[in-house]
Amino acid sequence: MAAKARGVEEGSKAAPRRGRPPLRDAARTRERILKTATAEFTEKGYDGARVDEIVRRAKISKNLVYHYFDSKEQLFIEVMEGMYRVMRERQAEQSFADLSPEEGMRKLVTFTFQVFLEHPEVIALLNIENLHKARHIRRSKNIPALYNPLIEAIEDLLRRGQAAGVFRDGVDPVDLYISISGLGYFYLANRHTLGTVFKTDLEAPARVEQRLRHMNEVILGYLRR
Amino acid sequence: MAAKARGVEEGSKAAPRRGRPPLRDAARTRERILKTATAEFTEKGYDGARVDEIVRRAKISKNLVYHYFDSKEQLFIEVMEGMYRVMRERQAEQSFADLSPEEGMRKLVTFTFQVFLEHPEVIALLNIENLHKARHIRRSKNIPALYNPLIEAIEDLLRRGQAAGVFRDGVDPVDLYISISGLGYFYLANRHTLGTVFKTDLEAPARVEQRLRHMNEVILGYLRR
DNA sequence: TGATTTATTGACTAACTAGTTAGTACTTAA
DNA sequence: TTAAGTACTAACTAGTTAGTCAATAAATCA
Repeated sequence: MAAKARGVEEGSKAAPRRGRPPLRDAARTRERILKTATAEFTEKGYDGARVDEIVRRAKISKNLVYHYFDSKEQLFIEVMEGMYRVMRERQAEQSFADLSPEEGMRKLVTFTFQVFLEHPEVIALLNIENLHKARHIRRSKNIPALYNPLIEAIEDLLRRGQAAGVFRDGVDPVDLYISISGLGYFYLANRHTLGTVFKTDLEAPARVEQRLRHMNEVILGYLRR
Repeated sequence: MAAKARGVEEGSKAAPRRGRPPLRDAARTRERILKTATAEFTEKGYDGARVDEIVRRAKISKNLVYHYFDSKEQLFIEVMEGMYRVMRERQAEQSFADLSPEEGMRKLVTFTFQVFLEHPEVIALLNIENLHKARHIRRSKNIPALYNPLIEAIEDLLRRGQAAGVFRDGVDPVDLYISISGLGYFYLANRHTLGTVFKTDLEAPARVEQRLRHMNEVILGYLRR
């Protein structure tokens, strides 16, 4: 409804009367709401997030939220889709086919952890969505497709590693994916409670480095025969 | 304020006038509120949980909640403490010293997963608490102590396994603990989103069994040299 | 038995919150 | 230039929610 494209010229779209910056820019405003909402939901969860707070932080009028999105829930769904889009884009940059099985697996483990590190909203939003039993994303159809390339990459690495005699047999690719993710996920998602009980700052760069090294040792140590 | 003990006879405490069941039982009511609140917080998170809903489910008057607990937040803190108490009790039952390093480690991995399976509130409450950056439990002083025996058990198993030449050197016990937990935690905490994208019921007993087997293989495969 | 304590209740309130209404002003197309 | 569309605003509303008040009745104690 909002982004009705009808042959707009790319370069000079909606040129403001004078040389001033545009006072009204639908796409940009929509994006700002989405970005602010992502931060708010990430910090406070679905029920803790306040539409009024999003409005305040985005410095817009409240009705704009309802102009671009139907409801708080719809806004959250679009936030989730944006998160999955980020993950898809990050994955699309990666390739493991040109590496040895061991090196490829190392890259996959490191990449998975890196995504969690660089996009903290991923872990928070997944937690929120699972608290609600995935009722939001279950509507979305293109999300399962997101995982396919990753599972295929794992299958390829396993096949090649087994053929070369360096990896063990009988590894379920889905279980392996869950393990690779879980090793970093638990560390980061629970860093506040874990940091409290172990009296360490798990976010310190050196500690994060150590964790990544450990994760690689666990996965490679398991796979090697 | 509520459980003021002053030499009450254990057996016949507050015997009702006739042989009828007690109409008013402070300890029991308090416990019912706590149990209902645990369910409500587990299902909906801190901000999604409703005091009125706890009142409805516990079939009590709203004021009782504020009679036994100062506030919603205080009630949540006691729910968290109850969860940690459950974990402590479950751990106290375990012993790994009388097993071989391999068998002991297997038992530890299985036990950790079992606790998550049997007490679903553990994962949910940890998630909630981490969303709020552990601000509730940071006040509690006896929670770090909870983890000490577990880490000590891991240290003992590692030491014995290394001495026997079956385990590798250079394993950080905290990292290993986080890995053992993380392998099961991610699987269970994210079962709804993972189940959706992989089109599998991760809660099916056979699938859970497979997961446990995989976890043991990963940890033991990593540790063995 | 009578006084005191306390477990329990129903009705209430002040503050909050998602969503709406009615209208203003910038931009574009004819 | 003007009419239409739409980006945007301020103020409002209906419903919700954590927490309170004032009073009742069951158990305990003197």
